[in-house]
Amino acid sequence: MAFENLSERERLVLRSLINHYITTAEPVGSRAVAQKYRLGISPATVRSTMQDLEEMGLITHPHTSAGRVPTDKGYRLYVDSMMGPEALTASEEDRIRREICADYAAVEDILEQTATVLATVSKQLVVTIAPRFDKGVLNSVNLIPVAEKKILVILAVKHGLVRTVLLEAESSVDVKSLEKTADVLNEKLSGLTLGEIKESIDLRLKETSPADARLIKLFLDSTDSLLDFTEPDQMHLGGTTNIVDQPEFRDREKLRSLIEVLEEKKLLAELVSAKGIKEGISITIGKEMERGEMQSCSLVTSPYRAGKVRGTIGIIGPTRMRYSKLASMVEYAAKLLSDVLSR
Amino acid sequence: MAFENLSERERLVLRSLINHYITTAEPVGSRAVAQKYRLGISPATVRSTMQDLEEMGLITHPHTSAGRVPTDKGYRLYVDSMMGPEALTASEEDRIRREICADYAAVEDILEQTATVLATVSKQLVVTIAPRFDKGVLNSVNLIPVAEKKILVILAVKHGLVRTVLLEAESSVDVKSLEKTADVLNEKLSGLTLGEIKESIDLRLKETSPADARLIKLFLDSTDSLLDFTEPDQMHLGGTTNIVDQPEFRDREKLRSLIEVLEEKKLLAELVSAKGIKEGISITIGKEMERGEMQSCSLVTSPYRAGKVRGTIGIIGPTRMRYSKLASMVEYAAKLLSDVLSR
DNA sequence: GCCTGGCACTTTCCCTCGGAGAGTGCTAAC
DNA sequence: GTTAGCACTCTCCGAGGGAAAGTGCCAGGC
Repeated sequence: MAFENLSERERLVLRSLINHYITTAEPVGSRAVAQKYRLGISPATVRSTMQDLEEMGLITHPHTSAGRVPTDKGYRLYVDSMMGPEALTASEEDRIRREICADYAAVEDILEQTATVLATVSKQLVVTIAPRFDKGVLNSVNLIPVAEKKILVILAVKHGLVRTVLLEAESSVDVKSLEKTADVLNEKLSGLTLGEIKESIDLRLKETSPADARLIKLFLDSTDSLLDFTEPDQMHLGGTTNIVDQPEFRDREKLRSLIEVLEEKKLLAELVSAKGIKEGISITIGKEMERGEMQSCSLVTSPYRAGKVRGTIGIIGPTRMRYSKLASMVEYAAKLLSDVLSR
Repeated sequence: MAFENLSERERLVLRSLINHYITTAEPVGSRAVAQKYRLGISPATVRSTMQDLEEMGLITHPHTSAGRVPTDKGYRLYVDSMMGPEALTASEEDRIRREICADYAAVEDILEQTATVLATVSKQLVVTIAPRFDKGVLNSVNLIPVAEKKILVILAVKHGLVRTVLLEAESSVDVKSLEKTADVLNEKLSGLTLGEIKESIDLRLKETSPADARLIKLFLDSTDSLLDFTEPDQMHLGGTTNIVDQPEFRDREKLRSLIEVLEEKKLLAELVSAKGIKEGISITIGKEMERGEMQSCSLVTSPYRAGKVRGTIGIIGPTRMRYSKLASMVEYAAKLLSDVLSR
């Protein structure tokens, strides 16, 4: 669908209408557009322009005598070609910077904090997802016995990212062979990315002594969950309360189904990080969302990087959201996060 | 307030009324009580009994011509002295048992799963809180270098409980002295409970060589967060959606403020585990709750044990909840959890 | 003397109705 | 092509009225 053929006036009206609707959450009438945005045209003219826009499917009527409301398609056009970037205010920037750049040792703490600040500043729901480890270069492996049959696997990746998994062995393992296995693993695997390791691990460990086979196998099993970025503890939510206040979630069913998605952390993580694959800000609007439950929401995401690995942050809100501002905000936060995590 | 002087009839009426109200969520009229529970007395008699109960502050009127509703005080009496334990159905038990007793290596996974099952079976909000480490007997300490200045501290406690904290050193530390420090710590501290360690650590480590002082100090700093059971990752929520469906949370403000509390994980953890101190089921009703935001809720909790250490599980719902059933459920789950975690 | 049926009274709930308000869409004039 | 005017449509809100539910009290009965 090419909308390049929209007249200048049509573009102007659509933009004004969306801007107005975003702040008021009420259907916008022709008078409001004509007067408030001083387009120098009369309400009647606006009305006829609106009819055109409606025919193109960019706006709709809730009912005959109400003002107009943008459709998802309308928002899409607005986002793609008519919204300017809206800079954050100094105080917003300050606040975000202060929280993200405070010093934490653990990545999770930063992500948790990021989710919280962004939520307060944006007044929306914020999701931050830990870096996907599969592109990370392995620094070291440690196998620590913590109980008779329990082994803690510690994977350290460049840039201070760490992940641990607790394994249960079938029989008790002695410390010596554990250390030996760890040595073997370190020797053979460090310097590789976890993705590479996962693919080629059978090959690489083929010629190791059979004595360690059992432990190696155990280690193999663990990599799956180590690499799984959709694990619930790899995700942080902030601002759940904010969605309750949004007028669009007056509708109980909508609220319910959204909260349902939030509880299914795995699902949510997939949804958000799928968008974080490509570089830069990515905006998903309403029906474009794969999950039916979220089709009254929009999602603004950006990847961030921690060295070689990438994670995603996202803001979720009703389709009527301040795209320009939120995009700037996500972009800013992602940049800060990348800086902090890559230093 | 002694209510032992309640007549048999008054007790009967109150009980019937509460039972009825719990299932319908509607004010209960005299007719409903008289007929449905076959007390062999007429509605008129019930009415006059109700007046007595109202004078005692056990039930109220939403308005003149509505039925009666129990007050917090009424629920309290009911819970303390007139509700029989309500056994779980076989299928409920099965379901809970299956999920809790599935084999997980990590305690967090069990807790997460427990929260989820209990939420589905109880149709309420469930909170599970990880064991409080301070009573745990230290098994081993490990200090693992994961990046130039980053050290992963691993505390293993009896019964396979593990906690890790990432520390940031001021300058890079070499592996040798790290190992040495770990050895010292293990030697001096293992076999003690973490609580003892925390209290007496200065003393115990006084005569160590000054070379390690820096590392030891770092370790000391970490114990605070290691022992903090209110850390967000030590808590699991299940069934957030369920509260949205409760008729008592139609009121937006109530819903909002409850969700607010849920987001403040630290707060919630304190609230719930405060009740888990004493042995056995503990029930907190409405206004008895410390936090104002939660005064329209009730809380049913029980501690569970993993060896020597204890954690808490709790169910949160509106004051109009099925206390007897939920108490049985929490009790059952706590017992299973204790079994699983202590073996 | 306690229980009960009867009855008047109160309050909510729901439906309807009508007027005010907002906004459209069309048409005719500029 | 733009605008003013105007009839029309639809929602929103408050008033009014009847039904339903339940109470509180009183007088009579076992």
